[in-house]
Amino acid sequence: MANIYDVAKLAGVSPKTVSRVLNGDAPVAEKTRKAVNEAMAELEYIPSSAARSIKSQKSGLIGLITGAISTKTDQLTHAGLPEINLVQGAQAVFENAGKTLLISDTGGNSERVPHLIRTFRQHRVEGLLYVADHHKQIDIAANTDSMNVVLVNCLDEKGTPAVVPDDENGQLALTRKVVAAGHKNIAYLTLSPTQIATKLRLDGFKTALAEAGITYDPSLVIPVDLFGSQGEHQLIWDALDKFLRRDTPPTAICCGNDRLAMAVYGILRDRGVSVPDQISVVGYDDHKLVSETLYPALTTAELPYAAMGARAAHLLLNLISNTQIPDFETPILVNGQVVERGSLQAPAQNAQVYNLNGRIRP
Amino acid sequence: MANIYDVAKLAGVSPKTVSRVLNGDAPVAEKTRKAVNEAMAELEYIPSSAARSIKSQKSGLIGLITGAISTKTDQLTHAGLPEINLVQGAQAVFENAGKTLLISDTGGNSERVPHLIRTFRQHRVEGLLYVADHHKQIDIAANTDSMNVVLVNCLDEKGTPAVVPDDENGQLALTRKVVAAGHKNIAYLTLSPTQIATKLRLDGFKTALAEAGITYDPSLVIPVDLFGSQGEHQLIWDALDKFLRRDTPPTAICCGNDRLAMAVYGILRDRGVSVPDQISVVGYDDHKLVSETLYPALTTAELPYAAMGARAAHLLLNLISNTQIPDFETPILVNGQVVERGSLQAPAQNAQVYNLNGRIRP
DNA sequence: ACTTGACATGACACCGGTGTCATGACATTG
DNA sequence: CAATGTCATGACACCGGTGTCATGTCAAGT
Repeated sequence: MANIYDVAKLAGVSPKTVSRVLNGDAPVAEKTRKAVNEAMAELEYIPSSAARSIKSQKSGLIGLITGAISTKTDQLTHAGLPEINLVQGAQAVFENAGKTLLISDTGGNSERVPHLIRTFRQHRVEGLLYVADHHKQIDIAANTDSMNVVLVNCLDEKGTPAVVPDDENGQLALTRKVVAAGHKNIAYLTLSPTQIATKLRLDGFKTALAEAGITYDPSLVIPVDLFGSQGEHQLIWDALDKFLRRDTPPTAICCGNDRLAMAVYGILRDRGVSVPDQISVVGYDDHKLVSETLYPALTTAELPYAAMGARAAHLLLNLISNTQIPDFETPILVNGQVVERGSLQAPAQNAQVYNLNGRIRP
Repeated sequence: MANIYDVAKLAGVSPKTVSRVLNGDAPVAEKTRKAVNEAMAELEYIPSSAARSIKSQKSGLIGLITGAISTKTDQLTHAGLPEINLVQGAQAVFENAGKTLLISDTGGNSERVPHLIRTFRQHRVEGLLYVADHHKQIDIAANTDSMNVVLVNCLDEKGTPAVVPDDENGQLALTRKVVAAGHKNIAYLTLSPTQIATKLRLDGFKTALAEAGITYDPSLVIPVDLFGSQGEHQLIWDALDKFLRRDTPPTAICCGNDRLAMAVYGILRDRGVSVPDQISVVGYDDHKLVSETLYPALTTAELPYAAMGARAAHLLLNLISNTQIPDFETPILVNGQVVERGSLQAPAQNAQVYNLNGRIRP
């Protein structure tokens, strides 16, 4: 591959002049510029960013770590949205800023993080994005002092700058829509109580009820998420069964994510309950594969992964350029839209009584 | 950040000796090694790969381009599996080989490819992985001569090395399972006929029928995939309606992907048809979010994205190390497993007659 | 005509590593 | 004891760019 000396020789100028043409940082005579450009084209010259970066101390590289700290297999990955949306959101911003993204995946093994970070350091990344597969608390088990780090979809105790979804407001806005549709008796199948999102969303849920003067009934809230493993279907079935057997069954069901909503659709149909005529269902995530394909299409709150990626990228770029560190006591919350689709409608006028002979398939 | 001279000075040796300790390419006295290691630890020294690569001409970087050449918006992305599995599969292999992955996304705009490749060239990537979002024919509109390139999930006319899913064998193996379960009257809701996979899979489908002595009936094969857009539900409904109205309705339905299977579940349930008691359903992709959550869980053929990513990575590493170029007249086909779950069972003993008053929701 | 300044360009060192070759210390061998 | 070989280490150039400073040319100003 040709270098700047080859170009200089062919164009009959000094390497420094070629450099000036490349960077446009000093005046070059039109005639000279043309000769240099022709020589570069002729030799298919492309400058080496490695050589540039040793002098400038700027690599133009950003590191990104995904898949970290799932202790088990990759079950979790399937539960929610794929992080690819996050990566794409961030990548677009970096691309625009002339940065290139280095990507590494822990494969669910957090012990590899220090090694990945060391590799990034060798490449002299200007910053690091640390992406979790769902909203959680983490601890980067590696030395990242003196590095610009932004956490995405997670938090740590050290107060590292972080970008997370605004779960509370998301569920609040979503539940408001449910209330606005006329529902007063709303059930909620939540994710695991161990997840940060679960508590936040429940707060939003309660707030929306309180605003509407609806009394919060804890017996209408049941955690069911087992990340798609064996007993989950049974768990959801039991929860729905409880709801349907009530004297006044709920007219709407909120689900912790779109996947749960999909399971709920199936079970309600099995039991002859019509969505949304008899019961409205809403999800969370706006995982389009699910939300747009289910019939009726699913009303759901967007988990704004692309926006979070972009926000985190901007934040990181700021950290890199501004030496001054803004205040990050609290993480940055990114709001998602509520997407209204057919699964939410006004409750039936007459109280519904359900046929309770539904059965579980073995 | 400390450099090799700082370390040398602190350890009281020459930079070259530090280099030797780092690389272990020449004997160093134990005492000296210890002093150097202590100095490195003290200064938190991490060697610069940029400085290394200008001398060695080896960057240790691999470029990866995703999201290319969807002319429309990102609709397609939602239709199938997310490419993240591909990226992870490849990344694990590269990581193991000491390579680091540079990632770029076209955002669906193929015009940006030349620019992305130029950026990769500046970083002197040793090879390039070009990942498509589904099995298709492409043309990298950029100069990649003299580069090691492997196409993943796509093909071009120039005979660039490529890794694609073995769609024909996948559908063959899947259909064999359907046949083996006792089905003789099998319908097939295919993806768009414009997709390469559709023809290949149909060939596999036909082969499986022929093996079992079942006559292929073209009226049982209907393309329905509109990538989740508006009219799709109606299209699937119509196709299923045709099937159900037949004198001898099919006892099993193959779907072009898991998303379509999800839609089919919903429509069959609406019309009171039980899966799998009355009709078995199988999908394609093994998109676990769908296949494991649907009830009954979906029998489907795996689209082996992770394996393809790994295979492509190995192939690329070979291209990089072996100067000799093996023969790649035909693309490498990667086989996926058939995953059997509850949605496939033996057909009912008695011929089914369906209630045809099913209706479409507005 | 001489000074001054703007403009265009080149020489050279330097960034942080590594390959090549030379050198010095010491042990082995005849 | 001198010759030879091995081992450990250092001096130096080089990789491919760019920052700094010097130099040469030419036109405008006095």
